[in-house]
Amino acid sequence: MNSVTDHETCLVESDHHSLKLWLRLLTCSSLIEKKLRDELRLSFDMTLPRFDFLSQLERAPDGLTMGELSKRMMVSGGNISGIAAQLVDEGLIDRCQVPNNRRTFIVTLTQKGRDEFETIAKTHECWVIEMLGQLDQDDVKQLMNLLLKVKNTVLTDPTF
Amino acid sequence: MNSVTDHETCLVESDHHSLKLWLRLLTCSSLIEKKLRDELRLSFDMTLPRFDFLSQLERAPDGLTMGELSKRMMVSGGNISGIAAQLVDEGLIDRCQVPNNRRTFIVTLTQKGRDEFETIAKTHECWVIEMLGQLDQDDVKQLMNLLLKVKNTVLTDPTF
DNA sequence: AATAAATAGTTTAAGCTTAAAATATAAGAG
DNA sequence: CTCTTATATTTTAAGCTTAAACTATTTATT
Repeated sequence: MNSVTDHETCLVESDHHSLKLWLRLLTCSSLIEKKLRDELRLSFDMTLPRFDFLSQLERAPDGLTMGELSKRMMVSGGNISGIAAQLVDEGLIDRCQVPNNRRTFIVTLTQKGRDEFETIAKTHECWVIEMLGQLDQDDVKQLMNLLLKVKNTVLTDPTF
Repeated sequence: MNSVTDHETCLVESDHHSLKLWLRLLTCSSLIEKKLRDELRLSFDMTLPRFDFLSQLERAPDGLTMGELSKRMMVSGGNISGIAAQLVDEGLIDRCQVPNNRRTFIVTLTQKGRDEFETIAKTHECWVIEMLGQLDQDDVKQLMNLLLKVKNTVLTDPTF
């Protein structure tokens, strides 16, 4: 059992349970992320950040500002600028100025972007279901609850 | 409540629960990882990958091969080569050939590396406890269990 | 109106990460 | 012993990511 080598390998009794929890969390998300990256690359010549970017826009029919994208994707503003430039080049998004604020840009999916996203998203969801769909409904419900607690606990850390 | 903007923002009812679970997992580990990165940089001018590297070695008194480090850190071999080169330059690790196999290298902590790691590790554990220590013991136990299920479910995905 | 402070986004330099190709060595097959 | 295959690691080129510095614009203060 558990013959896999990962972040948790060689933890000892004395390590704090918070640390163990963090490393297990990290192992799980690394595993899933790696699988999704590989599949996206092999099947669609797409990267995870680019897919995430399109994905955020698809959920926001009116488009998003660069800043809002940065928050939702939890990455730096500079990162967003770079990815946006690529996606504009590829014709997948539009990046237009808004009337009353010359600093702000609104990014939206082009039709091509919407089409491409839809194709990939279907398969992407299948991959996720392949990986996680075997879990009990009860377990999933509990996990969602507990992870929400984790998220809120982390966010209320005063040193955050 | 939940006024934070992250990977989960704007998910809709129809999204599959597996997808929602994945995004919540991603949000949690992104949050924790970001905090640890920032603190390591500000307090110790250290990066997370370098710290992970030292951390793996500290748990392996006899040292590890490059390949074993690659597996435990869940990153590519090339990545390990690069980080190892830096740490050798900084005098934190040794990288020596083994007698009977001229392909293999064994990496170990130097005394300087052990000292530096120990200093940082103490504080690192505090940060993790700050973020996760408020959780109920029961919740932590359940989470560990459920995340183990996730890990095993993901690993037994036949397409993996 | 002039100045200061805040906001939105981009650029830059450095480090991380990967896949694929390359190098070197070891082990196995005939 | 030679040839093939497998193993261990490094190199390379491309893309991701960030913090910090920078530009431009807007808002607030005086």
